[in-house]
Amino acid sequence: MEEPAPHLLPFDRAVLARPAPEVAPLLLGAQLTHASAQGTVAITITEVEAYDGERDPASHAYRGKTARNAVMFGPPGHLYVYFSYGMHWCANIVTGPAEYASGVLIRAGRVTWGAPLARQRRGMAVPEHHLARGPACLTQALGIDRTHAGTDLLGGSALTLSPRPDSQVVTTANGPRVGVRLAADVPWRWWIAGDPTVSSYRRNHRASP
DNA sequence: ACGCCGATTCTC
DNA sequence: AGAATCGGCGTC
Repeated sequence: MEEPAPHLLPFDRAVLARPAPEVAPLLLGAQLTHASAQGTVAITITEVEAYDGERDPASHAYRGKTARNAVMFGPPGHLYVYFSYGMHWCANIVTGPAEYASGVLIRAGRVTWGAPLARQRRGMAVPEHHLARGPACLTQALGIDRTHAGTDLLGGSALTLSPRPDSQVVTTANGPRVGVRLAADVPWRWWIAGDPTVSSYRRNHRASP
């Protein structure tokens, strides 16, 4: 007998309409689920970074609205997907009110459903806690790419964001964001303390000392 | 039109 | 420390 699919309760859009640095830690422990034709993969979010609109030098929205970052200027709860280094996809949850271009990069997660499919996508030799460790590994494990750009995560689509269960307690830590050259010391990365699925910190090699 | 470089990852 | 690999964005 097949087990039931993960319970899906949409995240509160009013919460996501708050500023990215406020929303980011609230997303730790939340669940992101992708139900595709291949099957369903779900993760518990363990690491995030906030990017706070046109005022944030590290944000893709720093120099204003373009075709690439347009989704970030839209309403909260949608998915901003961007292509990185010619080979990787990374996913952000748009936050803040419409026209305020902020978002939270989902950097890592623990696979809680569909591990066999996630491993098929990531490579059979990849250890369990590395299946969604790092933003590009996470999208690969979940099967997220350009076709999911702009998806409403609260709108009953294949991609769904569910809140952290009230019973689940998480201890968070925070520090500077990974790999950014500008604003390299702003501590807008949050993670679940001690969790092995969290990626490792690397400072941008060109960031000011 | 041209060139640099990145919210990365993997290997040496 | 360096490669892979390409689209976006600034500059000429």
